Amino acid sequence: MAIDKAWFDEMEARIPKGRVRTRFAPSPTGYMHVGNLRTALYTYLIAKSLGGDFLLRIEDTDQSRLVEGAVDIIYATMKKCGLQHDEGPDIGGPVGPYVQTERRDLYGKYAELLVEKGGAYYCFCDKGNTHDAEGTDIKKHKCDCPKLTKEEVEAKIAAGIPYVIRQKIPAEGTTTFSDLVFGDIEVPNDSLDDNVLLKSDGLPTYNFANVIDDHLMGITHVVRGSEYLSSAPKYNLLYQSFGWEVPAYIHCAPVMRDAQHKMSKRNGDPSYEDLIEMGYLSEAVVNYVALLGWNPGGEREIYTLSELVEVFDVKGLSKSPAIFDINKLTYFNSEYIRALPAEEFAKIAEPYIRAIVTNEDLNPAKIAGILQQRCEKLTDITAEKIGFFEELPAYGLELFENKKSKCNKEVAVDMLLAVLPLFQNLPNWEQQTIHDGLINLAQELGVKNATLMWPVRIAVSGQTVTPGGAVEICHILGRYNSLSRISEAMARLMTE
RNA sequence: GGCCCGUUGGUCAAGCGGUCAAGACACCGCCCUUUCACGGCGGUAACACGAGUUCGAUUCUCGUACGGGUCACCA
Repeated sequence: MAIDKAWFDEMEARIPKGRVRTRFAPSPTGYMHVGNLRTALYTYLIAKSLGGDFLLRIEDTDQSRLVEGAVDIIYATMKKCGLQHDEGPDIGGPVGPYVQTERRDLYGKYAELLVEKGGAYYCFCDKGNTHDAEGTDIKKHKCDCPKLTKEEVEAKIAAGIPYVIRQKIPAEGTTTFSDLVFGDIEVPNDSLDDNVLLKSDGLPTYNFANVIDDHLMGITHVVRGSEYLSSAPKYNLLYQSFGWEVPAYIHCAPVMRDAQHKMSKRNGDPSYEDLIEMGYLSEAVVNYVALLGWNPGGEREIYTLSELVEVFDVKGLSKSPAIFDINKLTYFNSEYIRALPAEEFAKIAEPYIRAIVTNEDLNPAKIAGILQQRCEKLTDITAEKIGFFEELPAYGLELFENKKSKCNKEVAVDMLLAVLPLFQNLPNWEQQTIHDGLINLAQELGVKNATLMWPVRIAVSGQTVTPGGAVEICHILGRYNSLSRISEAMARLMTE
């Protein structure tokens, strides 16, 4: 176990210097939760707002928790959200490999180096678990292994005794670390434990792998969840022992489902994928999530990803947890839907519309037109809203009665009777023409617009509540369908 | 339990010693109107509590309460 200085020097030489570099380092455990997405987003924003590099690293040192296809979900989600990485397992880069299991040989060497430098020691104790079910009386790891001489250690290793390498925490004093969000935090060293750095299977623990990889990849800003806040002092000690520069920390408060629970798949909270399935737009989710625990200062709330890059500043990050409010997300989503160019909305709405309205004569783009201002999410496109286009629902004639519109069955007959010839003779079936024709007709008949529009809308839709009004509906249905539905209504009104 | 962190309306939040304590969502009302929606206008609603410091505390300090995190050969 001689230290190969040249090899370490070479590793150091590969590290990019002089530029901001951040990394998103998920474990491939299955899906992207909202909290993860937000961490990835902030990580990206920090790098990009500072003109730096954004890397993707896969942390898969826990073999038992690997989920097949999980890495693909990560790639797909990042891509859909626009969080493009500059280096990563799929595209390579100067400090690869970017998957921890592919770096496994590194960690042992650095662990040995750390032992050499006095920051760690070999430990031959059995797995000791010292905390009871109540969580009380937890003891720190304590053994005599640090006192072993180098010869004794080598003898034990040679004898095949399993070992781990543990961090050597100073017995006294305090350790202070700095966080860009939480400020300086000082903790007594005796509250820190000699944690395992290198497991007996030779793989590193999360804490160790992180420090090694972050350093070797030239990471300048470490962004992670606040659950790691309490292990941060140990990181500093590690960096100090190695003699490495400590990166800037940005710990993010969690995204909560309610005041006492984090968002989690296990509790049935939606993941990013779920939200998309629920009819939310990726852009809206990103925008909303960015503002959950961070604010740009002003009153503006709507930001595209590139606009976020412009205005992002870690100063706006909040220390306290934020509760995920689906209502507010829905609001953002409706803003995004409404801001979409009509053709674009038509495109993304078409599958939802076609699932309900299959009639080839009806133009889905036109239907999308009346839906765009009336949908908060794509799944609001329901049969209840537009099913009447496909098939006129069975409806009761009492629907024609409406006091505010001054309409009743008798009035309806008069109105529809007048509309029939109007529609037949309209020079074309443009929306404007239909509109003007009906408005003029109302004037000629000496009734308010509503008195005429109400029965027409009922006749062509069979519903008292519809997206859009009589004019739009007739326009979409086409002249023939409109006339036939109105005739049918007339017939019923006069016979029933 | 030890250590660490947090606490402004139901939610997200501005505020950084002197404000009638912003704004947004949600909710309620009114207007617009061809139903619904959009849009416009308005309304209800908050500094966890107690001591300090100060001429003056939402802002600073210390307690208390409540909440969260962490204490693994998981990340």
